Amino acid sequence: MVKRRNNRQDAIRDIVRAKSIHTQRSLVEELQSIGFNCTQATVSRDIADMGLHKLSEGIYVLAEDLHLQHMVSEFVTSCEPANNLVVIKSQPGTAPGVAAAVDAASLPEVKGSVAGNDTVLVVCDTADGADELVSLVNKLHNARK
Amino acid sequence: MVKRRNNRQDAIRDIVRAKSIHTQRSLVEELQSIGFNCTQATVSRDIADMGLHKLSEGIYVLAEDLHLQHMVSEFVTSCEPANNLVVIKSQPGTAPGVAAAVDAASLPEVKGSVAGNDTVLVVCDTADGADELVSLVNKLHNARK
DNA sequence: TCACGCTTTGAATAAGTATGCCTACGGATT
DNA sequence: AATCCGTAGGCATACTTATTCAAAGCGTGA
Repeated sequence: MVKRRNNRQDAIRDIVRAKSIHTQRSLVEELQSIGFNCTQATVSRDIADMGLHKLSEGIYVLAEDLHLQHMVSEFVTSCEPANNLVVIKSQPGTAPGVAAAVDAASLPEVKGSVAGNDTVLVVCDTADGADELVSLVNKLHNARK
Repeated sequence: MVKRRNNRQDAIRDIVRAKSIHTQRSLVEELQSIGFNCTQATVSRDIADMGLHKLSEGIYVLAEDLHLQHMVSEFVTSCEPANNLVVIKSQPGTAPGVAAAVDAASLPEVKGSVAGNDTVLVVCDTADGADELVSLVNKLHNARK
């Protein structure tokens, strides 16, 4: 029984990172489409357990990604892929902090990063991985708060 | 008519900075206690207009204070008054950013600030002003997200 | 196996917020 | 002054999320 719960919460983690989830009801639908039968009440409790946060734009973000979200929304000015690298430009002096936040999120596709003064170079495993990172950063970037 | 609306929104600004408002209903009560008769629906629309945000802890914060909130919750480690000064300690290298955020909030009690590497010195008008700033910073500090 | 306790869940409902609809007020135009 | 137009605001209600209560599942010790 504990297993079902953990599996479901793992699934929630994947879903919210992959898609922009706006309501608990839509999250329930996503879960049901992959075989997890549950209700909004359960999802509400999962969200509380996992520390998911709903940004003011209405999308849910993992607690682990919140720090990254703050750094990105406050400091990052641009984010571009270059093959399996990602070049992140940020306000002067903030690059080390941004790089630390990227590292701290421990995304599976990220191998490591180097920070200058206003630029972070992130090394991803593949070009696809780099694209994933870019889309995550952009999602977080547009989400003020 | 426009005037009533603007006055009310100014009042809301003052109230949410002075108190920790958790619900629109309580905000309506505060407003009514100072002579603004209105309903939750109106307050809901005011909040949307003004760009007020509700943090996950449930308190409302002005849009102008959001950047400060982010900086404080991410970087500040302590905040102490010293007569009419406030000493803010923050993570290494982040003090200039924190100082800039304090300045940007343009709080009436703040006269100016100096930033070192990990310490910000804020000059307030009076000791009471310093206390106000400290309580604001602490309010924002505890409010993750 | 049975009884007991702890955790998880769903159904119903409460709490909080947003919105559709309608009315009223104020200003502009004639 | 009469009419029209646009904004503001109240009422009722929809929508979203949290919580209460009861029931069911699973493990543990006797």
